[in-house]
Amino acid sequence: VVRSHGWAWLPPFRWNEEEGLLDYALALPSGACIAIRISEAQDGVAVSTEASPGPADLEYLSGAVVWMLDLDLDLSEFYALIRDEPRLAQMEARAQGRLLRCATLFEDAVKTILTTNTAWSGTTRMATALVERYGPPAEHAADVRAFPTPQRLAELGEADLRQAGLGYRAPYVLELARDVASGALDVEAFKDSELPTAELRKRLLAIKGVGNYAASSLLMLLGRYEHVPVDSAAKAAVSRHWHDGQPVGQAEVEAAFQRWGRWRGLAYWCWDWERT
DNA sequence: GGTAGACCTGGACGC
DNA sequence: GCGTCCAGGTCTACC
Repeated sequence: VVRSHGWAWLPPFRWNEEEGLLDYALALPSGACIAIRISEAQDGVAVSTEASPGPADLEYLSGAVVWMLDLDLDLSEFYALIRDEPRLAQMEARAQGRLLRCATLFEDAVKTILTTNTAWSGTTRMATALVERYGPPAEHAADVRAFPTPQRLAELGEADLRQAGLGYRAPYVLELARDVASGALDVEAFKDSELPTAELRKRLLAIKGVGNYAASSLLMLLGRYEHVPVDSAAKAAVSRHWHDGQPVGQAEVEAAFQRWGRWRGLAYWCWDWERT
């Protein structure tokens, strides 16, 4: 789950590959900000912290970790579907298919905007700048900060965010933060929304800075896999794999994974391109 | 509905 | 060391 995509390498996540430890920091309902460490345990997942959260915070924390690791996801239908596809079949034995998420969809949405039209190094630089400049410090861990809250970012000016290296994305992130902070947009409600995927996609596309690719990525993080997040890498892979290197567009990428039905985004994401 | 051009930054490259 | 070009999605204006 941790290695399912790049999030584990973006602050406030910190991934220790050798020891299998995932560090993170998050704000709790009480307003406290704590650092946590997630690790594999004998019969599940262990979460440790130096802080002493109260019962309400503890309940929130438990739910947040289940959400972040997507522990409630039932993949049995998907695993049954891919059993005869050599490029996917290994997933079941490896228990793969879950995607690492941030504690809040706001954080996921901002980070997704930061992945657009830039190299991964740019995304890292921008996310690091936001956390270091505007993230709340964690209790009992002086050098750790959580991702900035919508309220904190909403207080800023566009120039502040441009200075943080967000470039032309600054007004998009600012508008999103202000809409969420004011209550005009409840992105966290998308997590357990019963809206059809098409409608949810419309709501995501209404966020400035979120286009086709970003909306499909966010839908995947919301457990809706009907769309393939088509970026230049997806086009290049599909071109090499099925079109003899000829240029392909969105339609060809979507068509390549059509047969996986409502799981097509996950099939794309987990497709073993190297297998011969 | 489709398309061209602008947006911002870092990295590669040539001089 | 400097200037130029390019890659990376989305938005807006225009047809």
